[in-house]
Amino acid sequence: MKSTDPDVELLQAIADPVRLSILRQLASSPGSVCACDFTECCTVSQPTVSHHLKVLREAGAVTTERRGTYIYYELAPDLARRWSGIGASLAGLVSLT
Amino acid sequence: MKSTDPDVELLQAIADPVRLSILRQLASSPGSVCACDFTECCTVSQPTVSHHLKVLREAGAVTTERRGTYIYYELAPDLARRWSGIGASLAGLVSLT
DNA sequence: GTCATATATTGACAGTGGTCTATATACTGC
DNA sequence: GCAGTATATAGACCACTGTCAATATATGAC
Repeated sequence: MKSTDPDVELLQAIADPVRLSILRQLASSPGSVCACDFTECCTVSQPTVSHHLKVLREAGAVTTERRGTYIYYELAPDLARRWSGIGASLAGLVSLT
Repeated sequence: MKSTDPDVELLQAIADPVRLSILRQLASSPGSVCACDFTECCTVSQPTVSHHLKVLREAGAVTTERRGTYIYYELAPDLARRWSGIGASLAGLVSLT
C-alpha cells in the first residue's frame, strides 16, 4: 500500500492498539518514559514493543534519548501540530495548544 | 488485531490513502458527495470504493443518504469532536470549531 | 577483557486487509 | 413486468503487518 504520504504514515503509526497505548502513556507521563516500561502495559513481548517503538519513531511520532543503558521516549514536539493539520484538512478543525 | 476500541477503529479507518482522499474530498465539498464521484479521484475500481465507504461508514466517519439511485456521503457530524478527543488524549490538544 | 542487563534485529508464521473480477441487489423509467 | 444504471456483495489473490523465539548489539560495572 506504499503510503509515501507522511500524513498517512503518521495515521497508520497511531492506528494500532498497542501503539496508541504507548502514545497515551507518553502523553499522560510528566517526563520521558523508559522503553522498559511499555512491556507491562501492553502484554506483548519485548521485541514487539521494540518494533512498535520503531514504527512510531520512523513516523515521527516520538523522539528518543539514550541515558546509559536505558532509552527514554517522548512525544515528538510537532505531533500536536501535525495532528491539528490533518484534522483541519478533514473537518475544518481549529485547534491549538 | 481486533480493535474493539472505537478510537482505534476510527483511526484505522482514516489511516488509508484512499479513505483519506475520500474524507478530504468530503471536507472540501460544500454539500454531500455522490458515491460515483469517488471513483475518479482514487484510481480504484467501483467495488473497491464501495468497500472503503463501508469501512468509513462502520467506523462512524461518514453518514449516507439515498436520493433515488444515488447515495450521497457526508462527514459524520461528530467526526470533529471525536478527532479532537483523540488528539487531546495524545498531545493535550485544545481544539474546537 | 568478562558479565549482566537493556534494546534492537532476524527470521518465521498467521492473520488481516486492499484489490480485483464477477455477480447480485436496489432503484428509476418505461 | 423489462431494461438500464448505481451501489453492494462474494470470493480469490497477494502484500503487508503484528507477533513471537532466538539471537545480536550496546552500554555499564567489574
